[in-house]
Amino acid sequence: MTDKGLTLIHNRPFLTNNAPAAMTRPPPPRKTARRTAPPEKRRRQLIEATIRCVAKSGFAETTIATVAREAALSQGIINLHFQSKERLLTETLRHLADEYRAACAEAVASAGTSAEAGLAAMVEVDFNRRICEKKKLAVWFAFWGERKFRPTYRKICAARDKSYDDLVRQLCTAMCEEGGYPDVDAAIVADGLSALTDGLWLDLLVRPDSMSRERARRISMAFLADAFPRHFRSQGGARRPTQRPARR
Amino acid sequence: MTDKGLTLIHNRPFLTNNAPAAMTRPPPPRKTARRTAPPEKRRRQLIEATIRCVAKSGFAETTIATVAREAALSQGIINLHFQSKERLLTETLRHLADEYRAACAEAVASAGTSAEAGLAAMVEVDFNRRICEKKKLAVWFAFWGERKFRPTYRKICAARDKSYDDLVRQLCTAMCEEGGYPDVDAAIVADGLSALTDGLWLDLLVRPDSMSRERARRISMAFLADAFPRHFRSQGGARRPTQRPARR
DNA sequence: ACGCAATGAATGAACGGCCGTTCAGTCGCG
DNA sequence: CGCGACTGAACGGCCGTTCATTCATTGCGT
Repeated sequence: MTDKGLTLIHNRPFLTNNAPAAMTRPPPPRKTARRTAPPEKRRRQLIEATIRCVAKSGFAETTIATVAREAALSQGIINLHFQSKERLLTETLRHLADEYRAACAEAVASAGTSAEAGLAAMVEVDFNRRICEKKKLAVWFAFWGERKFRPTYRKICAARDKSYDDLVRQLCTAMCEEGGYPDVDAAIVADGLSALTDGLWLDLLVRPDSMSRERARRISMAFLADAFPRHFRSQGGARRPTQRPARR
Repeated sequence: MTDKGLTLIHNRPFLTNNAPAAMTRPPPPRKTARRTAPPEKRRRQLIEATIRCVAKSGFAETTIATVAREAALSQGIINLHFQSKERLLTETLRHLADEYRAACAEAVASAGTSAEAGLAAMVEVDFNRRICEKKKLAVWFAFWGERKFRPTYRKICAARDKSYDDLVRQLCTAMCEEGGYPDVDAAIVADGLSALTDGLWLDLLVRPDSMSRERARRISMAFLADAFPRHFRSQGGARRPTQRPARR
């Protein structure tokens, strides 16, 4: 309001336009990153900027301004593509959840029909470089701190949890039945494995110097080896590989 | 800044004084319980109000006003007893951490010298009604979401973690040596147990209908039973109690 | 015993800053 | 040239902090 004409407007220091040539040609091969972009791309950019922001400085310091700056775009664009900050956050969470679910489903599917291979694949995914980035862990836990209080977060997280749990329970049940562990309570093992995974994620985030993805994997495999000793023992459990399984 | 003197200062529209009669009468018998209290008590009141607030509506909606209202006191009192909101939160976290550490230390001490009893006592404490209240879990996770980004939170949490880990590692090492498990890697079991506990806490908080303190305890004991089968088997592990431990 | 003054705990309106949202204005693009 | 993606200053509301003022309590003088 008042007179804006005086204030300096739209200084664009870099890359205003370098349109190559033919203006009559309808589709110029789009190489430049910045200008008007298809909405889907903008949304993705913003979601990724949000992840970087939350990972860098936490939920409390993640503002519209911060995210916009991180994305090298203007403040207003967030309300343009998402209607509110809240929705940006929701969509960010959904993005992570979808990514995780897809990775799990694919890993288990490509592991074949053996329950043993399936469980090993789950562990592999959980501590995979792609899924288990520190950046993303930070965002997961930021949301987990609030999920109890925001119905939308709760719904998204609950759906992710359920699909994970169903998968693991199914694998453990199969393991018990086909692997010959009639005396093992599959649900107890399955719930233990998911809790263990969450706990290891937490360690990876907050104590990166005493916990690594390798070590987390090893701890998880040890858990499986102790629960299903005839199947996972070879892959390095809590039992040291240098000694025999020590029936004593 | 500038001159504040000009801005209107302290207009108190209501209740300036409605002293009905005797202005010489000093104490009309106050019915309300609260007036002046020893500072230590006030601090405790405020910390407890903070816990209730965070547990009820989360970190994001916990404001000075909310906490003060919850404590049935005025806004200003928080900055009187703690110098800032930040310090109130810090002290709240420290309160929880101290309480937890004390409970652990006491439990292990009174469990005697046996490593087996010590580990069982740790599990008992972790899912004890006192420590593992839903209210407090909510606060723990609210802080955990931010601990990576606030040095003070990090220090407090790291100290708590360290004392917990030291205890568990020590017990697991003793278990391996004295219990006759030379082929078990104590550090792997110990790290697994702490991660498992954290994960179970998370489940208790966000999925109270599919996880109970009893069940969490059972899963933890199953973990120990699988790691140290000759010691914990009797207390209900993943193996169903209705069948014999199945030594094929 | 008995006020009276001094003390400092407690209050809550006001302030200033920050942040999400809006929207009039600016270009890029076809 | 017109459409619509994009910008960013301005706005309004909220929240942490401050501080002038109130009042319960305590100690002292008489």
